[in-house]
Amino acid sequence: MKKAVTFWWQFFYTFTCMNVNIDDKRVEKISKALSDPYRIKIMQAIKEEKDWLQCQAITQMFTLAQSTVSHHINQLVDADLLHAEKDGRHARYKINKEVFGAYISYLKGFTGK
Amino acid sequence: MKKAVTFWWQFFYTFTCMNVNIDDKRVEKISKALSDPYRIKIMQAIKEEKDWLQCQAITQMFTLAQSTVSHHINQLVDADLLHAEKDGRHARYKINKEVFGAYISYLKGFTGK
DNA sequence: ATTATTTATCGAAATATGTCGATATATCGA
DNA sequence: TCGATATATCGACATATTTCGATAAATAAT
Repeated sequence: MKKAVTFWWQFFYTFTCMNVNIDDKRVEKISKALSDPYRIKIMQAIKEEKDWLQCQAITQMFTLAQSTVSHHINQLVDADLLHAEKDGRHARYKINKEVFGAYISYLKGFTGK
Repeated sequence: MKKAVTFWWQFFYTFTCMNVNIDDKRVEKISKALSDPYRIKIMQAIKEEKDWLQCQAITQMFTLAQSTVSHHINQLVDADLLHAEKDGRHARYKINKEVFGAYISYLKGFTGK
């Protein structure tokens, strides 16, 4: 029975962690990126989109200076939580599910297993 | 068979937000608590323990002033990531798996589903 | 070409956080 | 009781982060 548990754990682990490995510094950076109300709202907005979300749309969400929004987006991109794509003068983002999955896997280690 | 039941229960419990509900402010606070290298190491040390970890032991882990370590532990307790218990003049901590599970559930919402 | 639009970058100011030493508080032991 | 130990709290300082306005860079539209 122990063996079965191990098997299914590894099965699940493989499909959540998806090859991405994160170290403590990465965890710290990701956590910091998620520790701001505006950045959390940005992540939520991007989550709602089926695919990419335009930078423009994010800027219009808040009553913040454009440079401030740019700074917040940068933090999320630097933490690898967002994929960034440029199309002409436009920029768009979507969630990096691999890194997110790796972060979640890491945190799961704290809940016991 | 009991073991399998336990396993699947924990599986289900961890990845669904059963009792604990967290809002954006809570997510922000938890993320902030996890965005410091010392606090991450504290969490790791507590994770390694089967049960509670003494405050004393945490203080001895680093070359930080005792007041600084106390401040870090407080951040983790305030974010509800740690259960705190006092025993005479000693304090000990263990991971609040419910809140952690809720945080993980929240993050899982970002990975699509 | 020129102008407008979108995003990025810079420097400065305000706020928040991490860190320490000193000290308070509470508890245990002799 | 008195002294030692464990933890919490306070004030001060250094560093980091957020925010803005100004401006640069790149691209699209006229």
